[in-house]
Amino acid sequence: MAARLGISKADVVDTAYELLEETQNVQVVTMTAVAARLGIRVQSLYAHVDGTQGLQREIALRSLQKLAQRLNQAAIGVAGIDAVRSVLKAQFDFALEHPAEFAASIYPPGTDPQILEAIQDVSYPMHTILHNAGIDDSVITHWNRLVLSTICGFSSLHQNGQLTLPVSTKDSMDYIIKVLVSDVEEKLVTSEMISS
Amino acid sequence: MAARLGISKADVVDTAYELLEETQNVQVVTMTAVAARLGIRVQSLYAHVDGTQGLQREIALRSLQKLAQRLNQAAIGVAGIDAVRSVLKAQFDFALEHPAEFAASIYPPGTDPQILEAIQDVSYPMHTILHNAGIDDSVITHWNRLVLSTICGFSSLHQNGQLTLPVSTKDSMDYIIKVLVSDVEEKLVTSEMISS
DNA sequence: GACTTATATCTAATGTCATTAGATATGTAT
DNA sequence: ATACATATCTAATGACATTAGATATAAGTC
Repeated sequence: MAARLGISKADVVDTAYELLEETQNVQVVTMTAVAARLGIRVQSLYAHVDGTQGLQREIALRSLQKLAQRLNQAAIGVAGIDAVRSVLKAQFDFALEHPAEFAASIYPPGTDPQILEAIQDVSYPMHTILHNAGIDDSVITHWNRLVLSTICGFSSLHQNGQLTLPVSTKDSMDYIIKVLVSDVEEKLVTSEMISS
Repeated sequence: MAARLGISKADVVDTAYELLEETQNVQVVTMTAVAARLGIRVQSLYAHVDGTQGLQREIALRSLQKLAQRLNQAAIGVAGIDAVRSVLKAQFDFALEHPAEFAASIYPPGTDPQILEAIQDVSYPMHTILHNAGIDDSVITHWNRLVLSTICGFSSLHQNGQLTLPVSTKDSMDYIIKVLVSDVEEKLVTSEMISS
């Protein structure tokens, strides 16, 4: 019997997340690969993590937390439409710089309390900005869905080599951000006009 | 030795596509499942199709062709901004009604001539509409990327149970379409103003 | 009609990944 | 020192993909 290494659940998730960060390729993060990197047998992982499903859930949690941190930082010291642009930009940057981590963060929450809380933390800064700007909650939801859809799709198209035309993808991103920000700006202007 | 069934490549792809249409689940479309439905051994499939990769490429082609047909139909008998809305709506409807087929159509073209041609066919109607409206080609590309990203993301979020808030996803889709159409409309109005 | 040829299908074997069951050794607490 | 919890192991199974090589069937040729 091999020596007991005293690996913890955190170690397992750390290792899995390392693999994901290094390769930005979900396919690489298998139970087998994680075990190999830890120097133990695959089967031993099941003592720490609830199989592939459980591992992916842990990775989703970490990705969401990492993203939430970025977005909160991006919301510091800015206000109004600049704040919207800043948080939006941070979200795009994260999705393009860490495509696999961003993809992992898109995890069906169902009724999982921890996932739901992590999603809450991600949504918090933008929601606060828009809510304080007096924008209607259902409109916020529609706009959030537009934004998340767009970033999600753009990131995946970008990573999969789907944007092949000889037109700068950076310019496309700027174009997209401008469209999304303009849509919010209209609503801000309108509410300012109403209040004045 | 079993009787020769005379299965053709088209039969194999038909069967695979049937599986995809029925389940709208890519995971289900395996070499094994396709062979089982055809009543032959998995290995026999390799005489018709170049493995899983080849099968997915064929499915991507069919999905693209099916989508192209829908978009061309949607562009018949409409003009200007109405045409934009009609084609856009058709694209959304296809993505939401056949999520797995739409996802399969998002296939890295690389230098594959058939895939590139199929993508061309999909892009043709909207590109024609926008080009005839005098919109700049690079702007068309940016806008197309915005649209494709958004639909791609919305479709996948929708299918994966990511849109959980008690707000109508149908309304969100309408909201999103309005934003996308408005962005084009601005440009149409501008060019009309210039020409007048 | 017999012979050749092409090929659709088969059997056999290998490899990867995930997972469950049950054994064993190590660290910790009593 | 003994007992217990558990981290790790070996063994076994199952799904899927893939390659190599054998065989029978259909089609073409003389």
